Amino acid sequence: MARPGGRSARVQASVHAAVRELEAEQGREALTVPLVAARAGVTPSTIYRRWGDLQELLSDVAVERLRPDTEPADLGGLRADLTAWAEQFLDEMSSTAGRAYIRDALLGDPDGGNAGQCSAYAAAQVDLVLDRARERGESGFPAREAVMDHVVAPVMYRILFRPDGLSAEYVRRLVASALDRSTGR
Amino acid sequence: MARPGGRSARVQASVHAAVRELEAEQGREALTVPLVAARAGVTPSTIYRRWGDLQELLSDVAVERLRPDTEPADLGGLRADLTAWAEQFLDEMSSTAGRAYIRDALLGDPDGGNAGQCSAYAAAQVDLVLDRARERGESGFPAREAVMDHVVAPVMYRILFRPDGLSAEYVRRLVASALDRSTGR
DNA sequence: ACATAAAAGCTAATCGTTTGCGTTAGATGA
DNA sequence: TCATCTAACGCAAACGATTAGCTTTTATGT
Repeated sequence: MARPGGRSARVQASVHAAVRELEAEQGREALTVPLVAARAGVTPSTIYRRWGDLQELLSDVAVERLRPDTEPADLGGLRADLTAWAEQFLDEMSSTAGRAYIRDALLGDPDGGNAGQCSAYAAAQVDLVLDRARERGESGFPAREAVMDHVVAPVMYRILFRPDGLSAEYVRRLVASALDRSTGR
Repeated sequence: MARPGGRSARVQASVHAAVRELEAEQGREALTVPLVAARAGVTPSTIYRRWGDLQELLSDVAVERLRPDTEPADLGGLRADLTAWAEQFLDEMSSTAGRAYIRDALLGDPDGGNAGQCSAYAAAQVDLVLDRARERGESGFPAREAVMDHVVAPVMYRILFRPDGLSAEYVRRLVASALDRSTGR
């Protein structure tokens, strides 16, 4: 049975905070389980028992930081909304910090749960944009999955596998292409 | 100056072989640097010096195993060739072993060189298929980058971020969509 | 052949990781 | 409210991985 409240919750919050603080202060290279434990006021064995190893802990923290903190802007039309969201998505994900979080999230993730969460975040944002288009009465917009396949996936693939050749212009082409396709061109 | 020949090459081959053997015999969980070193007839410090840590070594080995070992089949036409290649690509990459290699390749890869190599392998295979179409005199085939964005990227994205919902049918749709788009629909 | 230096071997000290066991916080039900 | 039970934590010892310093081997260029 789970024990979400009380001490366990405090330990989790304290450890996560310690990771973020030390990451900001000394960089990820310097992170070790004993170091995090000391900052969090916890013994190393507690971390090993709860998270298994440093990578799984970093994965948890990374997913938190990849959660979108704002809704996509409403610029009055689907094309503008989707383009703006995709450009912001690229900015956040392709930054040095963003790449590090993506890697961490994928890394210490035996069952794929954390990676799935990242994908779900993006899908939810896309849904918001598409829902708005639907409410406006726009027609011919693409399915959520089409946007995931033809905008989100290429961006993430390039971030992970081809660190160069990413630009706002590239993302705009992807969005335009996804929209054109859905309108029957 | 580099010293590619002789002892260094023997050590590299021996260590790589040891990784593959132990991985097959005992599974990746059991792998440690001292264990690999012992099997390879090498001291641990040699491995630490050349590869840094176990992850970077595994990343090197994983890239080797992700190198395509056969050319894409020639079935007489672009659509058939590309579809067949993409289905095989999905099979190899989405298998348990394939996912493990992809993860390893991304994992111990500070500068992104190994990940870039993986992408280059896929791009080369796509080029072979497209070159053949060009030689046949087919027209209206997509650019290499279009195939990477709309076929390879979605497949890899789903493998990494959404472990379910992958099927040969899904890949066929991606290929068909990429081809339709390039012919002006 | 000889000189040079890159890469590997060796050893010891350090540090991270794992594990067993006792203790405590806090959830549960009378 | 109080008694009880247990998951989670602290502690400390044992273990294994990593690093540093030094020596030895051996490609490579002259």
